[in-house]
Amino acid sequence: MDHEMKDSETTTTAETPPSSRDQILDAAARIFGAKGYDGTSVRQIAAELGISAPALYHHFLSKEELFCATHERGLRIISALTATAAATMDASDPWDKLEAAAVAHCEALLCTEGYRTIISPQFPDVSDDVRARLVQQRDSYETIIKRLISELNLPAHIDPFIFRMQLLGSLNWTTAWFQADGSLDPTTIARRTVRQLRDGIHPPHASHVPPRQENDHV
Amino acid sequence: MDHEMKDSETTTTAETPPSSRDQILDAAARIFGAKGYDGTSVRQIAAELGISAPALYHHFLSKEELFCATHERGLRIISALTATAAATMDASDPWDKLEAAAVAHCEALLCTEGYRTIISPQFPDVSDDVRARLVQQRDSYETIIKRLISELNLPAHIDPFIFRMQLLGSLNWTTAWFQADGSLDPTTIARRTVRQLRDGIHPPHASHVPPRQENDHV
Amino acid sequence: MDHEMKDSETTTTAETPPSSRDQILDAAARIFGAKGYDGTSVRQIAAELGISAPALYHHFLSKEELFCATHERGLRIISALTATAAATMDASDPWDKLEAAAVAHCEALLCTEGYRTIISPQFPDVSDDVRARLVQQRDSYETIIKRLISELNLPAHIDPFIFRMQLLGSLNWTTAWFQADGSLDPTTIARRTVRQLRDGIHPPHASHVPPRQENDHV
Amino acid sequence: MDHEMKDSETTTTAETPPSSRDQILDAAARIFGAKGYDGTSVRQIAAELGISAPALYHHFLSKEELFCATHERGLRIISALTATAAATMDASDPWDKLEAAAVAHCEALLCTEGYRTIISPQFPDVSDDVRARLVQQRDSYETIIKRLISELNLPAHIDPFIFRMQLLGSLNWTTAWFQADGSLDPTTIARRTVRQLRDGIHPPHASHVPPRQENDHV
DNA sequence: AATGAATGAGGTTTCATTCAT
DNA sequence: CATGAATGAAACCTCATTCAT
Repeated sequence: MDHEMKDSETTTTAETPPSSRDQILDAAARIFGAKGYDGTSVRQIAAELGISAPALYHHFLSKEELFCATHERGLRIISALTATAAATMDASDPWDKLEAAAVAHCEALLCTEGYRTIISPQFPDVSDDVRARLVQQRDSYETIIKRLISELNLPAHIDPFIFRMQLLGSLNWTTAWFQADGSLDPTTIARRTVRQLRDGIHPPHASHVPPRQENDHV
Repeated sequence: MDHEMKDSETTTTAETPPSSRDQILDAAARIFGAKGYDGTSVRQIAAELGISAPALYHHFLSKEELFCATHERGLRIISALTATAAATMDASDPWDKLEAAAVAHCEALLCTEGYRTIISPQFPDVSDDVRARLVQQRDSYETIIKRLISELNLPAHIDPFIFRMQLLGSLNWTTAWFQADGSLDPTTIARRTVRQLRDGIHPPHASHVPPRQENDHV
Repeated sequence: MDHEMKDSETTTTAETPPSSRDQILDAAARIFGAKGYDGTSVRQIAAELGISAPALYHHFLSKEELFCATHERGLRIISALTATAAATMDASDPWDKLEAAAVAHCEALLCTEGYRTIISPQFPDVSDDVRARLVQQRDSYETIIKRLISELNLPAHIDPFIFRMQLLGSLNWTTAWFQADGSLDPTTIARRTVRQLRDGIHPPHASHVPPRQENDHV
Repeated sequence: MDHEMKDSETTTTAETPPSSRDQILDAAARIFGAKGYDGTSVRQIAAELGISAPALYHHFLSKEELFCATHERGLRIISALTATAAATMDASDPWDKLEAAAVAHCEALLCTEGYRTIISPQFPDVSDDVRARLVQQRDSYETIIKRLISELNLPAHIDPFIFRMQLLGSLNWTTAWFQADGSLDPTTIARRTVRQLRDGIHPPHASHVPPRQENDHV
């Protein structure tokens, strides 16, 4: 179909090869994200790129490998955005840093067209080898969140693992219901999610320090 | 050929024969749940049942219809468990009722072998007709949760819709990480999820009433 | 679907068995005629009758046999109509008799809803046994036409076999283009067909005797 | 992937390679012609070609499209032969031209092994889109015949439409009874068919002009 | 690096038919 | 007689993948 729009527009400087790896991954993310691993055919991805299916095999050994690379790129992007957002809040309140990270995570999920549903509660039915790499990629990303949470110095009665799962669960599930109709933007969603986990139904404070426990219910 | 059936008959009196249809749905739930819609073949489901693939078409018009029926049954089961659990807490604190419902929801998700990942953030790529029915089924279930939440009389600064999404997101995402190794049981997960949403990092109360705040416009 | 409209309305007197053989054949003719042998499933025929597919096997050994019986009934009906029409013109001009027969044939083809495309230039891919019977049925019918033609005392330069094939070809092919919109009725079609074969582009005569040959081109 | 091709290239210069596409269409015509659309499986066609069934889908999007292309090629061949034959009789008697065209039509039908029963009184049960294209193809061919007939200047009492249908019906129905046993060759059949339509049972003339009649409004 | 052609495996679905009830 | 359930065969078609060009 559109054989002619191959190169340009992705990289910056000059002598970029025509169909770059990142372009392929972006297209793959778009379709994998929209239809899932099993619902996506390599031909669809090739068609989206305007190349033939076998051409993909010059870049990736198999569909599994392509998915793995897409997944990796997706998480790498989110990681970068999240870490950067948290770092910008440097030296401030750790809750602010977590909130900034959550906003970045949520925006990456809901705004970038492609990399949203790569994040799925269920890995596709791939070989053990590839699955292990997917798990590792996800874990690698979660380390960032884990570190931010550890800096919160959560009170002892809060299990940081469950806390992290609740945060990620709430954020990741937004892909199930988010509508880009302006009624509710990713930033608001992410902020409220973090604050809900911090304050519950208590009203937020000016200072984010939770009320001291001894006078808690006076 | 009961391609269309209404409700009831799930837990009627007692020694109903396995009804064949329910057997099929249970097997379908098991495999759809494990591999997703696109990753599941009707042959696999038939094999699980020890029948031939065309035999399935005696009971369901198509794979889509089979999935739809499975989804419906899954949500019906969860609905029944959830509603029953909440009703058992009759006349008590509405937070207790919500907690009981969450526990039931989480147990249904993580313990019943089959119906867990029918619940997915993404509907499969089915016809518009079937998709509409899936949406309706999900909405019908969420109505139960919605009602329980409305009874909480949440303070005005909490958006009940986001609150519901956070609850369901946290609970549903458990399928992504839950390991049935005894370290963390569904009941604990569900309880902590509800309490986190209620108290944040504040310590729990004997009475569930949150401490009054000067700007809490009661 | 319409399980309840089974009996009545076909036969005249009284104690007719519920689903009669002729009713089945009429339904079969309708669908075979509309979709061809291969395009018709026994279930479609059963559905048209409001019975189950296996029920058909109580009346007919196989789909082939059902088709054969339908074909036979179709030809029998046309034979009867044709012979009767010709006999009504008893003792008159043999061309009138042929014309009457052609009209009957054409009406049977184009007006009876069912038995039209049973008449096809190609027999379906059935067993040799059944095919032989189909051929025999067709031949049996054509005998009637053959006899009517032999009574014409065609001039020697006309091959009666080709003449017959032209007549039947013209008439049978009407199913390919006939539109029941009133612009052209079966009677007219049949009459003109016969007259064309008799007169060519010469104008018809008051008496049907062709012009004598010696003054033919004076 | 030339799923769409226009015209020409059928008989261009000379040593064109068999073009693969035409080879497929010839095989398809052979089998479609012998068993009908519904009676033919793509596997049979592929087997005839010595390739696998999916390989066909490299050249044609579906069985319907394959049939449509076959039908088109068949009519294109017959059109070419017919038009050529009529043109060869250039400037002569229009009846001679029609006769030449009929002979070509009949030979194409009965001699070319494949493209005979593509011509059927009944279109197969295909999608509306494809059916429309089949109708258009047939109409396109009939235009040639229509033009030849209009040049006959038929007397007013002959309806040229019915005349055309009778001619085509007679010729096309030959596939139902023709036996290649030498007793009757396509040329003879076609010639007699045209002459019968012209002269009826009158003897043929040296000049083809019919005897003038008093009410023949010339 | 890229493609057109091809393929084996397997997808969903329909078919004619059988059989216990 | 009639049916619901079942089945083996086969239908059309898509898939990921390979390979000569």
